[in-house]
Amino acid sequence: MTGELTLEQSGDESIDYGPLSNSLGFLLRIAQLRNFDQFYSRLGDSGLRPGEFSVMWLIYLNPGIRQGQLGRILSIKPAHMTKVVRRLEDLGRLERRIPEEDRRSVRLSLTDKGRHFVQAHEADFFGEDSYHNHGLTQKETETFIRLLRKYGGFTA
Amino acid sequence: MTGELTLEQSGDESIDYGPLSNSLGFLLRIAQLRNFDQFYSRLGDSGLRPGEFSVMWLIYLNPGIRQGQLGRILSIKPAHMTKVVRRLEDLGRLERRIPEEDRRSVRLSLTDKGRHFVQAHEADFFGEDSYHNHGLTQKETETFIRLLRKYGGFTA
DNA sequence: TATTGTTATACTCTATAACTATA
DNA sequence: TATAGTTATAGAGTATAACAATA
Repeated sequence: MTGELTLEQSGDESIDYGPLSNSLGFLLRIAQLRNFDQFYSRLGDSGLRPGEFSVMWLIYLNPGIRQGQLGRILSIKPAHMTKVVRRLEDLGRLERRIPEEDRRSVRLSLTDKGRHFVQAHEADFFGEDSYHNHGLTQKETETFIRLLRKYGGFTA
Repeated sequence: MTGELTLEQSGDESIDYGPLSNSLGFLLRIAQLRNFDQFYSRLGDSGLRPGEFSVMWLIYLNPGIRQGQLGRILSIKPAHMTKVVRRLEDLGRLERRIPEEDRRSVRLSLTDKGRHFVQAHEADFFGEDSYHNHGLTQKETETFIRLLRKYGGFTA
């Protein structure tokens, strides 16, 4: 719900952007807003937040992952991670387990309810990436993904 | 300061991302974090915030722009726009003017101090976009910009 | 001593609704 | 009635520092 009509509004005079219109920071923000709009129109009704599905998804694929490692992967700081995990625990979607091998750490896994939630919304979440749902062609989408990965230093 | 070591940490086990590693939302977030890191390492000392330079820049190029139009362009909601403008006014960087033609509206322009600030940090801000400062080649950068603009529906 | 996670706190950004003043 | 901007309030995300438990 961040407004798809950000640009080219009715009564507004046209303005000069200068190099801002080719600035990566500016364009990344616009692209992310567009992506959020997609997310909310697909998954907003479920009460899910943009970052929350990624958390559940990685626990889904990697049950028993340590909270700290998950936070580092998603660039979520430890203090915030505690809140995110507690919320999902309160919703009955994940379980915390203190392992014997290192009793300082917390290992996370989904409950049955959490797994069902992920399975129920998987298609909607990843459907955003389909080239049918944004202006890019399939080939452009592949290039876009490759460049986003390279720019972000993401090699996994 | 969002951590350049997000991925590939020392003691962490490697994990399975599944299709998340090619998800646009996920990759856009990583790319934006990387961009913020660049921003803070270049402009953090000036006390500037990521969105704030864009606001000043557009006023710099379009003196007298209306506050509402500026907000729509940058997807900043009216309520937040008031705060942003007030802060810049308190810092002595911009001036608000109520025009005779429509006394409900506010027209914004930079003060001398604001213009000098923009000129002093312009090179640092736009320098982030140089292909020397991220892993992409010049050609890849051009493609990246084109695809970001297309994905975001930005035509200006 | 170092590490894992928690608590407490604060600030930014965002979102909404009620309000004013002007049109 | 509608529009431009303001005020007030709340929530989400992020940042830091101090802390407890464990290694």
